[in-house]
Amino acid sequence: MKITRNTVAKTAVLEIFGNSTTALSHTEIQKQLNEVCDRVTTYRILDRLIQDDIIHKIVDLDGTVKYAKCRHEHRVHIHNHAHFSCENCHEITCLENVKPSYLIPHSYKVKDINFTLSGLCPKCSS
Amino acid sequence: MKITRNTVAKTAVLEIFGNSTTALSHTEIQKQLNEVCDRVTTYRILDRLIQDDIIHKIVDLDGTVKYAKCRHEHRVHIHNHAHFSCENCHEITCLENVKPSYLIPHSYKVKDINFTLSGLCPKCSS
DNA sequence: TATTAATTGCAACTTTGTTGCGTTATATAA
DNA sequence: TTATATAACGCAACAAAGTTGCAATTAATA
Repeated sequence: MKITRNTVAKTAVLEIFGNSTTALSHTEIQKQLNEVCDRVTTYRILDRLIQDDIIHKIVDLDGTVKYAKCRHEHRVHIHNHAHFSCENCHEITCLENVKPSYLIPHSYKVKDINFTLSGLCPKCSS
Repeated sequence: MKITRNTVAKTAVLEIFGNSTTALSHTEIQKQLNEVCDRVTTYRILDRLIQDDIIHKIVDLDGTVKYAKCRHEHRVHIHNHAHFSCENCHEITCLENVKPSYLIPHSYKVKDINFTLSGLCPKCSS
C-alpha cells in the first residue's frame, strides 16, 4: 500500500474535521479551505483519508455525500453505526451508540448495515 | 393538486416497473424505454409517479438513486421498509417485512427511518 | 543535500439532474 | 364528434458533482 504524506492541504482538511461535530460535504470543506488547494485535490485528500480509515463517507437520504471523522474509542472500528439527518438544518451526526436489531431471511448474506434516522435534531426540535 | 394524465411514455415506464422485481435507476429505465421519450421526460414521469405514490425513491449506499414500485397491500402505505443492496449485482430489493428496532435519545425527534442492508443477495450468495 | 515517488493544479470531460419555453397531445365539455 | 384548456413533451442550455491525464511541485528518507 502507498505511503500517504502529510501536506499543507491535508493538514488543513484534518483541522476542519477536528473543529466539526457533524459530517461535512466536499463543498462545505472546500469553502472552509479558502483557496488552500484545488477542488480536485480536496477530493483526492478525502479519498486518502477514507483509505486510511480516518474519515468515513455517508450518503444522506437525499443523496448528498458527506464525510465524518471516524471514532476509534473501541479497539475495533465499527462503521455500522447509525446516523441522524436533520430535515431542518441538514446536519448529519453520527449516533455511535444506536444499533438496530432486525430479522432477515437467511438467504441474504448481510455484511454491512446502513441505518439513517431523519427528523429534527436536538438543536432544531427545541 | 394537478391532475396527472396517462401518456404513452408514462404507460411504458409503468410497464417497465411491472416487469421488474428490483429497483431501477433513471439510466436503466431510459435504456429500456428505447427512444420512447426524452431523458428529461423520464425524469418528469418519475417525479409524477412519486407524487402519486406509485413508486418511491431509494438512495443506495454509494449514492446511486433508484426507483421502485410501492406495494399497497396494507391499507396504509409504509415507506419506511428496509432495502437490500447487493454488492455483487448491485440490485436493490425492498424488504417490506424487515423492520428494525432501536433506541435513541429523546432529544432527537425521529420522523423517518432509512434502513439499508448490504452484502450478497440470495441469487449471488448461492 | 539529493532523490524518488506522492501530491498538486489545471484543463477537459462525464454523469446526473434541472429549467425555460414553444409545441404537442390528453381529458373533458359542448 | 369536435373544440378547448392545460398537462406533458422535446430540445437546448445550464449546473453541480465527481473523475482523469499529465506535467510540475513537494514531502520523506537515504
